[in-house]
Amino acid sequence: MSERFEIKVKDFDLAETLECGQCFNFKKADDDFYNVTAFGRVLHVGQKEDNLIFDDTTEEEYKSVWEDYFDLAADYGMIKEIIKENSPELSDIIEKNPGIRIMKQDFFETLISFIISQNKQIPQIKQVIGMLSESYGERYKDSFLFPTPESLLAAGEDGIRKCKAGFRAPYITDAVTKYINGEISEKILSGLDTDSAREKLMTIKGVGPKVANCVLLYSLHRIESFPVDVWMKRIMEELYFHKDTDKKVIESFAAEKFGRYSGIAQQYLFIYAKEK
DNA sequence: ACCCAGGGTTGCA
DNA sequence: TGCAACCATGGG
Repeated sequence: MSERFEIKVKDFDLAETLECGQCFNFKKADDDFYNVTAFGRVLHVGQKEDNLIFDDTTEEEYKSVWEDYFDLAADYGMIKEIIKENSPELSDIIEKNPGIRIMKQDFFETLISFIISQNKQIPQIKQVIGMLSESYGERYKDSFLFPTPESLLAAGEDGIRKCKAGFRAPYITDAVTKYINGEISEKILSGLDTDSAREKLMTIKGVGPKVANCVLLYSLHRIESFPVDVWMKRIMEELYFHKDTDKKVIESFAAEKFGRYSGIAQQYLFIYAKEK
């Protein structure tokens, strides 16, 4: 029958981590559980206090897939202390959301998802991803997996546009094409420093600095990446600049101020901006 | 009828 | 180099 794997966690909250805007492919189930679609299956995972529960999951699968996926091996207690010490203005928001971690999501799915994300709200992003999955993804129990590159290639620009992708449809087909012909891959990017990897990602149509930084942060775990969207621009201007400021200036300021944990600081800033 | 959304491209100065 | 119109869609 079904196995269940449980593990004690600290500095981790499943809901905070899933709902903070880095991940789009999950649904709230019942009683503190979520159905999370990732890496070829739908994971039924829940949290009761400091106990994280993986249904129908072996310890081997946890160790080889989900520990990395939720970044559970890292010491966020230390990281939070460093951020709070250098940026006391973030202490309150960190205390209110002490369980956020930066996930390591599938590269292809993250790339397509954040291409979709441009100029859309989070519920609409999830809607497009849901439609793509239902139309072109494999069925898994009563859900659908994220489509494979081959399936999206077969769907074509028109098939993708039917899923409310709008002007992003040709962007997605360009990303799919470059992925399938091997021009862009997680392996290639892994061998590059972050600036070069960002440049490489931006050779895809529809991938600019913000989308590239999200892929680097949420998939390749380059936690020094600092995506600046409208919310980040707002909160950074309010906290530090007190006037309209170019995104490039905000990026370099963040690199100087937050250093190698910029991406994690960014996540607290993002929810801070949205909570206001 | 407007304005905005986890932006980026294109065209024009 | 900088700026703004435009892109497709849905919500407030």
